[in-house]
Amino acid sequence: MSDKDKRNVDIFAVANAAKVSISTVSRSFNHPEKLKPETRKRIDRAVRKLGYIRNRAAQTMHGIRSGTIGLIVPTMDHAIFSELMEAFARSVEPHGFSMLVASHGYDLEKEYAVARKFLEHRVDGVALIGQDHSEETYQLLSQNQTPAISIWNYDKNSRLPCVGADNLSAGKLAASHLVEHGHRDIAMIFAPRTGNDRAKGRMDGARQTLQAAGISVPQEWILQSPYSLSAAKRDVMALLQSTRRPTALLCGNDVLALGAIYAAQTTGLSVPDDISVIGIGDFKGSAEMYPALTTIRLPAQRIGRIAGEQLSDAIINAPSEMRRINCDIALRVRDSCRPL
Amino acid sequence: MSDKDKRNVDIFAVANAAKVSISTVSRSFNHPEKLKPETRKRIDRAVRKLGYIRNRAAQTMHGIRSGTIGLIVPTMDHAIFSELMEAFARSVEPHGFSMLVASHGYDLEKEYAVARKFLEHRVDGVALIGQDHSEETYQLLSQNQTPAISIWNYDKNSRLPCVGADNLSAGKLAASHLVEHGHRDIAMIFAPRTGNDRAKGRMDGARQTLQAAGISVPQEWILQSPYSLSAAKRDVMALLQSTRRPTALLCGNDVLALGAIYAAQTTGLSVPDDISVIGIGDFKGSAEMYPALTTIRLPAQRIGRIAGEQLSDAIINAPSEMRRINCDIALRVRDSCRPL
DNA sequence: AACAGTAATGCAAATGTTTTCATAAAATTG
DNA sequence: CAATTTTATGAAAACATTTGCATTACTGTT
Repeated sequence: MSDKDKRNVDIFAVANAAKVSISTVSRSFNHPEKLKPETRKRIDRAVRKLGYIRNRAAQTMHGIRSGTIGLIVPTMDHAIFSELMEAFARSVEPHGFSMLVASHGYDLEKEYAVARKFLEHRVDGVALIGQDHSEETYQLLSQNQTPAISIWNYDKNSRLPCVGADNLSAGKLAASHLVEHGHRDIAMIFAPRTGNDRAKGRMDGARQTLQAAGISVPQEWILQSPYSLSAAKRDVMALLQSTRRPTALLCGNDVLALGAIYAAQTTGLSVPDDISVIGIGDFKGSAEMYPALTTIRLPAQRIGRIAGEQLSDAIINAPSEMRRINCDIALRVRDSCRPL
Repeated sequence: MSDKDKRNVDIFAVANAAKVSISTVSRSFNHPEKLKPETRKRIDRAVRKLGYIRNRAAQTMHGIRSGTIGLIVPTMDHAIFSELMEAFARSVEPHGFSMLVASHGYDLEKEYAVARKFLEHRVDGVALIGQDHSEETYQLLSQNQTPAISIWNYDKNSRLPCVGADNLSAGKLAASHLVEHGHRDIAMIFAPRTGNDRAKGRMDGARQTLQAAGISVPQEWILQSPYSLSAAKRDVMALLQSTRRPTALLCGNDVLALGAIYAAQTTGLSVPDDISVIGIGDFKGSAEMYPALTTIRLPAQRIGRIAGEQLSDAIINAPSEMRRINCDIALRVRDSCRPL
């Protein structure tokens, strides 16, 4: 016990205590089968007695992997990326990776800075959200030959391997559900689209479908709200109080949809009787809320898991060919939309 | 450009390119004022030309800090810790720390394993949630003299410095609000309390207050639901469909409260007319929902920020005396509870 | 009993930095 | 302008590991 308190318990201390050389101690961790069982036991005891913990930094210096993967998200604040993060972490962890996380608040300069810092830590791989990144960031990753992956969006022309869903289709799917239900007075609310190709793709998809159906959305029915329940609620309430009211509201994501529903309820309107609301995402809780939210399911957990596996694989087994994985999305018809 | 592609751009490569020694290159990063401006410029150019990125692992080997802080949470899946994580990250980042994150799923053995792994990475500090940790974990941290902090709970007897709120008081506050409103038929729903002193403290507090008011809660009105909206909704629906129905429901956290409200609405009951619901936490969105949730505010952002600052400080300036910071909680009266 | 073959261990170099100390160059002083 | 101080740079040691190669200690064979 008293031994354990010492600072700087290094491989030498262990070697001394076990009366072997440091090489042998090192081997006991990395190639235990090469040791005489008795020696191994002796080292084990010393390790435990001294409370020795290997120094990954020293290992990293030998070109050995650092055992870290960097995940850079726009924000951790909201429900959006939580599921993804958890699934991603769970999926890289069995391969021995710890996860460095940082958020950039939708600021691509900041994203670059974070990526750089992660590279200083010699992360074995980097995962980014979406395809909107600064040229600098892309170059940084390719020059350093750091395995990287883009999560959340599928894009057949992505510069990085990607695992995600097709946001354009998601937008289309949402829009066509409303159109099929006979809605023609449709308002839309989306997150800001700068540096956010998810929002952009969804909006484009929705617009294309509406246009194809001969529906035009007046400018004042296209809301852009920051990613927050309160902002969404505020903005939708303003919309609902204006003279002409849409029969349906297409929301760029479930958080915005939630805000919209709360806005409607607060205004005394019934969803879906007075207004239909459709979301995109199918976040945790969307199915349970009242009314249960009709939305487009993006399989966050699946995306996170597969992304983690792909990146781990790219790190461990040399960089194979570049893969782009499109995860299926699906309309989840629930109770927040009704036919006209 | 072609130079940049080379692997292994190290300090030697830069030194060569700039025609100086590696010491000078090193100094240009760590003590730039000691260089002749002209030399510094030359090195700068070389760094840029080669795309050199410093190797933090090598620095760490000099006893220089690794520049990482480990944050270990029970889960990242839910809204609970998202705000905390983001605030914590934002707060340690300006001090130059990157954040390693892992979740343990309320399994304290796993927590220990994660802490160990973080120590292999030579994190400069560790942040844990709450005070329930295995003896092993506590010993590990103290033996390694790793600055550590416990977040989320305030406990005047905590083994680690802590920044958080007093869950016992939170439970009491919630209970007395109901009592003051004349409720006597009160049901409670809490998350599992093993390895989760937050839930335990809140429940104890609530019970004490109810007992003091001469209210006894029948066993079948004490629900224990896993931390999920869907489970909470399911369990509360079962409760509401039983013969005798409580007039109020005290929920261990806002997610459970959300589930409870959805359950009530789905069952056709009105909140608060038919049943009052109070939460604990005041998560993002609780104020905006319909009906706006009456709850006990725990200042997650504030806690995260202060915790980050405290830990950074403990790392940078030698370990000062141990501080325990109690962040104020407050009843937020909104629309989900009504007087009887 | 000598020999080869293998198993177990140790020695020392290498990894990419920082830093102390030494030295060279430049600036200041009388 | 020589002596002294200051400034700028370099050489080498240190940090905690891993690993290739060398060495020693066993096993079994004839």
